[in-house]
Amino acid sequence: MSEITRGHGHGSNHLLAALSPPDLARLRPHLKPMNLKLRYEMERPNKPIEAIYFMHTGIASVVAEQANSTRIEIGLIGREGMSGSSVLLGDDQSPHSTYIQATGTGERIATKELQKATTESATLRRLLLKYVQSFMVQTAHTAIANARAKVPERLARWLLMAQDRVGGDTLALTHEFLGLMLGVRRAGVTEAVGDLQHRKVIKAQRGVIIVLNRKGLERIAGGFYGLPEQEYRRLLG
Amino acid sequence: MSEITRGHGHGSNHLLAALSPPDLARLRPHLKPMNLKLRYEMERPNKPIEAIYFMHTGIASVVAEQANSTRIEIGLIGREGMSGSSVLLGDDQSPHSTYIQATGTGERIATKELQKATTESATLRRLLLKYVQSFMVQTAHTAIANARAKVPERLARWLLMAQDRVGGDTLALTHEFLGLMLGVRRAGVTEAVGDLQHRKVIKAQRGVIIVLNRKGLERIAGGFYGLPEQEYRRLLG
DNA sequence: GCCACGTCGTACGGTTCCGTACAATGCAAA
DNA sequence: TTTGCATTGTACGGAACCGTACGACGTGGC
Repeated sequence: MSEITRGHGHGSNHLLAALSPPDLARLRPHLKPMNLKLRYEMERPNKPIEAIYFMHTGIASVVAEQANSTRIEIGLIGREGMSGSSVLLGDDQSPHSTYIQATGTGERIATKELQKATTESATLRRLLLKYVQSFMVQTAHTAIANARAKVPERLARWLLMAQDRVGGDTLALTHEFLGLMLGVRRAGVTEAVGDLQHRKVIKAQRGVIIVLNRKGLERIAGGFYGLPEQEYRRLLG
Repeated sequence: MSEITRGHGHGSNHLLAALSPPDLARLRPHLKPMNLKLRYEMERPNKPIEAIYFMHTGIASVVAEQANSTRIEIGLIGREGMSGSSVLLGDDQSPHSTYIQATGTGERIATKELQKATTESATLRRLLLKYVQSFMVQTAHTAIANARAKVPERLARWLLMAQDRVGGDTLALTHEFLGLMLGVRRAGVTEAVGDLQHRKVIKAQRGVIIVLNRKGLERIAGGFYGLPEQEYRRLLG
């Protein structure tokens, strides 16, 4: 498949690419290409989910909120996945928000259409539920990392996960936002970025982080990175 | 329903109680009552799941593990739920372990039988997937708590969740185990227990914690407790 | 009754991270 | 160029927690 079709066709989303021809044919008429701009909210907490998104490029964050407005990321979605896990679990909403963290493109399908399709096709349902399973593992590993990892380790983990999903070396994000993602204060991110930069595994510019040495990042992240990715491959690779 | 039947019949597990008569009839021949002893492992990481458990009394913990043997709890299961979420998502294993944290009773069904039943009955599948959804919310909230809550807050949250599931005021557990659950060292638990005891919301004895003031515990846990419980009620209550 | 072992209380220095504040730096609009 | 604003660097005391250690306490087995 050429770069151009990979960039624009259904194949650039791994889930759509893994669908059987009949299942893809079932969804195709309802899939609408979309540009996904920074901060676009795909799901709002406790509001009906209108559509599900299959990403081609860019990243979306799933963020959990708490009574006193503490917010923290519980998962990342890129071209390996989709939004709207809770729809697949039979609900039409969730207490989490999902929004674009890195601008990109994707395809959108109305919730009702996806519900109809997954009700009718067991193979489609099974495939998408496997993604939900891998997403649960990701969330669980986030819980471990939040409890046990130091900030530089958590940052390394996050950068690796982000890089997996955008596919390039350059990540456009501010320390402020990373702080939200990791659940630490902005100044703590700045220090961790400085640390990783000093170890020469990343290069930081204003609003941009460039991955220089992925292996090095993996070493720093240690066991906090990898298990969910391995599980994804087992389930869907 | 009398206390006795609640204690021993299918009705004492909230999921089984919520099943439609045909769905319950479908499962009933395969459900086998079991005593669930402390530390009994219902699921081992990356091993095929042989059976799914619907608890009547007692608590099970779902624990995630990491390369360097760091372990931490990502969810609690009691009579409101079931083990084996990943089976409902179409997998036959998961990277997590599930074992009994407080001795009790329950019913067991072979994985194959449950798979068959959920394949055939859409209503059964939908109900159980809603529980999976509520469990995901619980895990996500654990991720928040691990990142942001202080140890006494986390302990309060855990005790409330445990009390919801055992239904009494007395919880039999050691500080050592609580440390594993909360992802902190044993001595940290001892201090937090002392703190809560000093605030007169619990009473601690050797191997036992007694909840004296549930409202007080909820105040201490703050926003770290409640959202998953509310979500459970919305989905299944 | 005594011993052994699991459990708990407590202490210590050291590290990480917080909350906060303020200055320096880039970028973009006027 | 200048101005305004978002972003980043850095600093500070203080709080929370860690790793570790050791002694005290309870409970069950002998």
